[in-house]
Amino acid sequence: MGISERKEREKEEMKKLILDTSIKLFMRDSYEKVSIRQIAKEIEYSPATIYLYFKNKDDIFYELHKIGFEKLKEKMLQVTISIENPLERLREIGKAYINFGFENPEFYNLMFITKAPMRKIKECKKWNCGFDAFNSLLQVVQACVDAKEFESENIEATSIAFWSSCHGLVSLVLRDRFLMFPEDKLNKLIRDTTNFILKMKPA
Amino acid sequence: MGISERKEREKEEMKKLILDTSIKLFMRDSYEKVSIRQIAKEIEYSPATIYLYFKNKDDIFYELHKIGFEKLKEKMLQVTISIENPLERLREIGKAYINFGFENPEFYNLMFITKAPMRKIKECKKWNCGFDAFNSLLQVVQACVDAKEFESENIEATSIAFWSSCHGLVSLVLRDRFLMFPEDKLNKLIRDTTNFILKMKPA
DNA sequence: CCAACTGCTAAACAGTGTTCAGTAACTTAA
DNA sequence: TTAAGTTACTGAACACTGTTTAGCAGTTGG
Repeated sequence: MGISERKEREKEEMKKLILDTSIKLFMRDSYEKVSIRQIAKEIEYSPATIYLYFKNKDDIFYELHKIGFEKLKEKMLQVTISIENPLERLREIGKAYINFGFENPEFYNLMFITKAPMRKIKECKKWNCGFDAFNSLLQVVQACVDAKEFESENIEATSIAFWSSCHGLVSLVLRDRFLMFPEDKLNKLIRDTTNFILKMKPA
Repeated sequence: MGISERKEREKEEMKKLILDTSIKLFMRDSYEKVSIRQIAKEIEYSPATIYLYFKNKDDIFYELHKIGFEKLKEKMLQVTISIENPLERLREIGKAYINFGFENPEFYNLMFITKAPMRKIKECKKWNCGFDAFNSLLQVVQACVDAKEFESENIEATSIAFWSSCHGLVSLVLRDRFLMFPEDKLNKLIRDTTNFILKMKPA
């Protein structure tokens, strides 16, 4: 049965080609601006061919969003394994998360801002990527509480609060909501805010 | 010169009609889904007519975003004037902001998430709506520091951190990033997180 | 050798934002 | 009152978008 195996392999390669090309276009223009026709042109196939490998546009960007989570996870691991103190670890995770957002704005967009991949996810009713990432955060927050770094009545709420603070900053920056500050002072302001957020504690 | 005055008035009325109709459609569907053609059909004019009153779609949603800020400002005022203690006032402002987001998701979307109105604003280089709103926050944070409720080396950074925390929570909810939590527990979780965020303090 | 299946595409459908030539009605001045 | 000028509006077009479908070559299996 070598033929059907080869065909299976070719199908996977085509899927990968479409995905890789999508990423390439996607690094320049945002999700909304990358069209199926553009992707098709880039890989020199007709637009209809793409629909033989992916159900629709959201499906493509759901796969891309998964790749983004792998990138983030990798970055997180690098940071997490080296630090013993749980509070220090939590802060480094926050820093890594924020930096990931600034360094990969379009991936971040897909993972945490855009509606697109969630439409696909809503069908399955569960957001596994988000669940895994949130779980590692939960563990670190739990470790902080165990080490009496701070108190928490509801660890999930505490974790979401930490996540929200980091996400809030990143998404406000990515969506140009700091246009009221002079450009030359903005970078320092973002750095100061990042440090401030990472040092906040429950009252 | 009664005629030119009447024409001026009619022009303003037409603008208002387009804007009101846009809001109406916009309360049901989000920015992306409301089309110029839909608005035109609703007011029983041709799509081209709308371009005699607004430069483009972004221009309409820039105006809508301003209306959103008026709504928010009103809500803020109701809360702010009645509270003496600055820390209490800050927390009530946060609560009002978060509730505004949950109660007016599409306005919130336009004001703080979507790119659309910022394209228009980037031309003018300054985001006045955001500037005004942020300034009132700045004042309250300053009042907190003056009353020694907490310390701050950089009041702007502290204010942005507070804003980020609130915005982070609202935008994660509005963009369906809590799909990993069971629906029946989500509301309590959001309430707990809100309370947690509003009680956070600088370390 | 022929039937079946596969991979692919041209073309179409229904929609989008936006522009522009042209029309019809209203206003102004002689 | 009439002719000229101005204004308000629109039909149709342009260049896009995501998605579907009928059909066409080429490969595969009996």
